[in-house]
Amino acid sequence: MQSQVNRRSARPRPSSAVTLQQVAQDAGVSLATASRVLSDSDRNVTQELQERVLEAAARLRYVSNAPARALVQSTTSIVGLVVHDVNDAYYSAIAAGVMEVARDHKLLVMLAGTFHEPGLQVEYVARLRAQRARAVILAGSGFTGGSPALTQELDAFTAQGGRVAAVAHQGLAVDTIVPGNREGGRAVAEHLAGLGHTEIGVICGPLALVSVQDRLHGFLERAAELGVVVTEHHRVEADFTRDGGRAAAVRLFRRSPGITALFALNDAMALGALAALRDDLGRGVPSDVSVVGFDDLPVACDVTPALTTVRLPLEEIGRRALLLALGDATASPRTLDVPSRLVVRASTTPPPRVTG
Amino acid sequence: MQSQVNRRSARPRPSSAVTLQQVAQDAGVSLATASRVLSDSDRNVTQELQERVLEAAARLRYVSNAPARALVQSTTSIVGLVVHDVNDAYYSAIAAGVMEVARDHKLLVMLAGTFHEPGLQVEYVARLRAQRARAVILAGSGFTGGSPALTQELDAFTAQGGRVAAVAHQGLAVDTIVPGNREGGRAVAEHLAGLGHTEIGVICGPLALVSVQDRLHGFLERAAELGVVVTEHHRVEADFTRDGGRAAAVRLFRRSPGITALFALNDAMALGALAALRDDLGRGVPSDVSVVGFDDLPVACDVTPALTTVRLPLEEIGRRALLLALGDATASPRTLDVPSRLVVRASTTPPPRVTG
DNA sequence: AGCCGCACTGAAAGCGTTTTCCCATTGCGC
DNA sequence: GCGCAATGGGAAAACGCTTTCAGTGCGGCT
Repeated sequence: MQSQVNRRSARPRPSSAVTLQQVAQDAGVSLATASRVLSDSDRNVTQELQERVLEAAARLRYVSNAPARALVQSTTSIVGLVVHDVNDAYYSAIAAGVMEVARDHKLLVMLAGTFHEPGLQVEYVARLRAQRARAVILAGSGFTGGSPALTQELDAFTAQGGRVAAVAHQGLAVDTIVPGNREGGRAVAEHLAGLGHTEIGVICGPLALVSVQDRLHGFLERAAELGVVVTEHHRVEADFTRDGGRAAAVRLFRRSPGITALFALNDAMALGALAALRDDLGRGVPSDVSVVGFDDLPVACDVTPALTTVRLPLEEIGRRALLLALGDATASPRTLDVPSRLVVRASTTPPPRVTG
Repeated sequence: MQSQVNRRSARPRPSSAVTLQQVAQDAGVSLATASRVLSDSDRNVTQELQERVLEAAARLRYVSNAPARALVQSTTSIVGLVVHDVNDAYYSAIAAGVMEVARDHKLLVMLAGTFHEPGLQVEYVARLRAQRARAVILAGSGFTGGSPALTQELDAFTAQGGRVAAVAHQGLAVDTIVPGNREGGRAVAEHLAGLGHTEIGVICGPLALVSVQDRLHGFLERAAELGVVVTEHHRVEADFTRDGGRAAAVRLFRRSPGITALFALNDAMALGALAALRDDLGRGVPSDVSVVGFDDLPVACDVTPALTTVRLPLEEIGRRALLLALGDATASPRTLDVPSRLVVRASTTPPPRVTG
């Protein structure tokens, strides 16, 4: 007496995707033969049948069901890319490199944004494991000391045959890309000290991040060697963003007005500092204060004055990371150093003469 | 006599992923029960067994095999995001919005970069169809007149139950977001005409793009209404990038040196134009030439002078696009207008007095 | 001429889930 | 105290594909 029409069959028929079975039928061959033609099997099929299958597949716009395929082959053509903030040029650049290699290898990229929550990072790795992703790339810098939860999750992933490449991480038993952060920090110290700066402020991102630590320590190390001491009073910690940099610059100058040079640990913060110096503090760059960034984002040469910064080949890092993860599994874990390079532009000059 | 050990079993055992079967065994229950506990089934299971299963699953670090799940449910939690260039702030911003909604709905995002090749776009949609993606978002502007191949592919995708949302496309029978491009172009015309400019140059992206057409026509239309005629001589077409904008600006000023205002059809091109005016042409902005962009990328307020531009709420567009694609299927296709807004900054002033 | 081996096709197994279907057990009303 | 509905558990089917295994027809060799 149910007045609903076809309630039973209405549920499980939402999709009308073409199956291989239909293609086979249409071509008048068996399922097996159709499969052999359409998946690049090592078995060969007569020209005649091959054409019939291809034709039928094209006519029906058949595409093979990737999940079904993944199920039987227990692998996919998916790679995961985990970043902290999608809308950050640093990650965009790395992502571009990853996408390029992915395209060449016919891989699909799953993009996961952690929104800076470490918990989400672990969750995403788990979900990528569930997807049977072939590889995962951790593009965002890790935390010093590592995270046990992440380590466990990655172990489970690799145990399952997944590959992992991490950028600027520590203590993970996976392929790792080590950007020249320390080396870059040293170059900045050398540059600023060479110009004659003795009172230098440093605007740091979260000190828990490996990249931040490396950049900072490289800088402090070399500065000390050159006789420039940067006390903790001249360092501030803030979000690794433009706004973080802006606020940090204001705080820093309120505290230590005598600073003649500013090292922001990434370009985003440097941009914020530039804005603060111009709009909030009314100081000229580089006439009053020299500013240095890190990363060499494309925007660095569009601001005024053009930003002196340390170039990291981010796209290259992305490419290399994926290639590493796609490469010889038996050689893993490997580490790959990617050098950085100081790019001097207009935002740095010798310090102004002391008045009086 | 084969000396190779276990050659047979070495091949098909690369992965040792934990299966539901193992969890069930470990918990001492049937497969069905384990499934009911771990997938949010409507059937309920005794507290006792539930705990045993949960415990076993946690102990074994079980995650369910997504492809297998997808196979039986014939749907996934994957959404595709198709952009032209990953490393373009316009798309990063849209992607950020998409990711945000995806996170809230527990969806995974597959990012596809077409590298400006229309062929790749169609291929990616096909691959997303193969993946049984729940929805696809076409973030990159479409071509005027549309593309039959793309239309067919999208038809196949929707026929299969997939949802589609497109940004700035025309003639597709899918949910579409219409950014206020025309309206933004009109606002620019009004602004520049209002300042007194009469000789205005326009730097266009590829004229085949819907966004370019809309922005351009909105501008020309309103300019004409206000008595300002922009001949074809004052328009150039180039790549929709910084470099494209730079080259275009040089070409344009070589041809028509009397131009007092420049409208670049996106911020990337405007940045290039700014660089050209400063470095190649030696003209002051805004003293000699006023410059207007489009999009209001974050960088627009970091350049000097800060760029007058049209703000498009890109993250919002990303969010809306995904929500549209996730929304009521029976209401599709729908169109959603997203307004733009002129943001006046320092790069525009009245034209310089004519000398002599 | 008969047999063997080769080259190809087709039937069927199996991948790991979810979901039906069926059975046993319990609680309830009479 | 008996039957019935309701409840919860397990066996098995199904999802769409790849791949093994068996089978069939053919040519070449003795």
